Amino acid sequence: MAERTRSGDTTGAATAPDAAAARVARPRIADVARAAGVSKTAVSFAFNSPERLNPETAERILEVADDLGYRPHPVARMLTQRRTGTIGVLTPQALSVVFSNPFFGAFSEGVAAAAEASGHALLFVSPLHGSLARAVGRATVDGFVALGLPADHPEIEQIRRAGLPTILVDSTPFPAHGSVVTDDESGARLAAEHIVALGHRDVLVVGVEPPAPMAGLSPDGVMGRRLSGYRDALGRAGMDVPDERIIVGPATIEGGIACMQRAWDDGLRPTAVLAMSDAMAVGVLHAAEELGLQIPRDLSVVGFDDIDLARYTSPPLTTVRQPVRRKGEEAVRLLLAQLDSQASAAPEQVVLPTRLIVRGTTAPAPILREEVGVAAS
Amino acid sequence: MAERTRSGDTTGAATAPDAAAARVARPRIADVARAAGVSKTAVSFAFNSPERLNPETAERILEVADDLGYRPHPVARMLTQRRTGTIGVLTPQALSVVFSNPFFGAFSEGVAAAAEASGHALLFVSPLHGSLARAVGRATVDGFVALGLPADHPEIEQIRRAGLPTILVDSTPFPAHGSVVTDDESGARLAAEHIVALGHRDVLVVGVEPPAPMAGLSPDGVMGRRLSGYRDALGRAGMDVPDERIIVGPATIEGGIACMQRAWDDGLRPTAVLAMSDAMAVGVLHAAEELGLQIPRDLSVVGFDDIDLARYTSPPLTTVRQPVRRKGEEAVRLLLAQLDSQASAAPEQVVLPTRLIVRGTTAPAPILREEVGVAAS
DNA sequence: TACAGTACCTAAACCGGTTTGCTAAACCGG
DNA sequence: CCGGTTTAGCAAACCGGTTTAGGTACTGTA
Repeated sequence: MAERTRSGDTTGAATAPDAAAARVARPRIADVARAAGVSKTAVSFAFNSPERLNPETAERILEVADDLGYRPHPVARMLTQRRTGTIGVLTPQALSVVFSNPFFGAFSEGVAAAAEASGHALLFVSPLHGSLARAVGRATVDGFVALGLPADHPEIEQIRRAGLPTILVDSTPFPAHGSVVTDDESGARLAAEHIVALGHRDVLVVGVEPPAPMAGLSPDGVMGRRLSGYRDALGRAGMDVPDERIIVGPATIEGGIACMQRAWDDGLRPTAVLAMSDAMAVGVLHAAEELGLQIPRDLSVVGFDDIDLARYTSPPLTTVRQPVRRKGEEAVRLLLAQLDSQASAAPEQVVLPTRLIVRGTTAPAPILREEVGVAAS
Repeated sequence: MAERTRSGDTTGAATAPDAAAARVARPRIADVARAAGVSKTAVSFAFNSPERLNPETAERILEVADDLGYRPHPVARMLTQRRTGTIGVLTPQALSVVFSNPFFGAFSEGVAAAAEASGHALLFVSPLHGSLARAVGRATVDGFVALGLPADHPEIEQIRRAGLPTILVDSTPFPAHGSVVTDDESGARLAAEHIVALGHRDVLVVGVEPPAPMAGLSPDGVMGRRLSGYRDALGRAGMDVPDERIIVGPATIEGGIACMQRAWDDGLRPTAVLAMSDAMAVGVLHAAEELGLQIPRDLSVVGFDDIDLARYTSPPLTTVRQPVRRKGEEAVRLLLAQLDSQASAAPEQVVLPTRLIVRGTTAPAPILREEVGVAAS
């Protein structure tokens, strides 16, 4: 066997400057085999199926390996085993913006919990030099959980061709893939009905602006579905939602502040705000306070998501709860199911429920209050 | 050359049920070579160094490749190129708990921004079946950014032996590795001095509890350094901090609430709280309100970190700012530097400054106020 | 004594690419 | 028409493991 050898001069005589230097060549399986006087196969067995070796031999090999500081090269292992042991999380926006969204943190918690339980690592993949497809091509994963990837994303076809199992979260369900979505329309309807029931007639919608390349609220996306829910409930109460009463911004506290200020500057004086994200709702709360409005007396606010923070604003935020953490868990569950039953067992489509959580940021509309004679604090 | 062939029966006649099924074997470089009538080398060149080929040939090869839906296998590529194009983020705790800490979100933002700028993907690595070393062994990365890894972590030696460049963040600087830390002691001192200057004599310290396996506040860690800072400043004002005035819990809002309640139940009635994390400080704020305390009249609270949320609590949180986002960026910067100057260019040690941000949660101590005759709201 | 079984270990093929060293043909000035 | 350069492309080695298909030697049995 023509095993190639290394530069033989690892013979002491520290040529190295001093500290950390002299990065010693990583020992390969062949080095261990030679040192232990066995074949590469035996070394491999010692690590992966020791029962195939004489216990003493296995023991000895492992000792030699440890002495040499040998660790099987993970990439080589991936190559032969045809699995990477990692799950990819795909985001259409830069990670640096995604991580600033508390919703994503909660979602990641769920993904991480499920991934850790099954021994998978997590690779976060975002557009590389602007191209998601390119990044996907480089990703060494067994499958993807794609968050908020619009079905009409220009690169989705290329991604599909990568041939990796993919679970779509928060996008238009596509029959060939498993998917997890929230029943956004119903949730939004709940929020709007609540506002209607409180007598509000003048409502502002604060939405999440989609990733840069696209303009407007895609009617298919999450935000589109929420908007339909709002419109449906408001419409039945005789209100429509013209475009100028819809303001969008980034899904952050700052984004919410900006939206509220913009609306005010535009001369809008709503008595209620329907926000499509809790982070933005929190921003609206603050902007409103700055404007001298008292909440909920002068302005009612309903969020969406029910992130941790929602319980701790003052007053605590009325919002639509969706099980964000569970969403992440379900997505990974579907993916894993698809992975080990490699057959195409009709990908599952999961729809998660929503619930209205009434806390302290909603109250009867001002005029109504006067009519009914509710005392101002 | 004896190129092996595949099961030849890809000859139409859809044996496959119907949809997604019939997972077609992923085309390999040899398939493209055969279809284009060239060698594997030529195909590789077409993708990686087209200038070595006749432009027309390169073009033709790429077309054939596209027809076949060929994409170079990322793992195989990693193996030969000896680089993975991904950076590992090491956390000593489960990701599902780490992601619930807002501090981590901000840190990740920084890491992600720097990683994306250099075209690297991000692999999050947490203990696998309880063992960080095992997880590290499986990780296919070019280097690690290790967050809060205690220098006396039982597995750190094994991790070191993995031989991958590692930047230590928020742990005891270790000469062989680059590191990024905050000047925690000074920061804590600022917080405590502020409290002392306001006349408080009765102070409670709320700390972050370390990962499960360890008990008590390791004196080396971040929390140990902050504690020294507090003690130093308080000590000079004649106060010591006995252990029963230090309460620890998880670095979350809930953790802060629990700590404050526990302290209260223990009969403690501090006039000021020094919290080692903003999330916990927010929790303290809420627990205090529940207890009927008015902030800052009855209780002053100082946080640490200055997360986004700190500006938006009511009242806004007085806290010690550390540049968390930048911390992530610096860590990646150091790592990249170490990666491409593979020589051991004396690993850099970065210390980031802190700053006291006085907002609305601190005020003169109650007694002092009465003396000076400040009106109660 | 011969034959099947078993326990232990190995050589060689393989995973799917990249890179090195080389050849053959085309080009080039003299 | 010649030696010297380019240009275009190929075969084989290589990255570092795992896995398949045996091969010995020893044991037990007819």
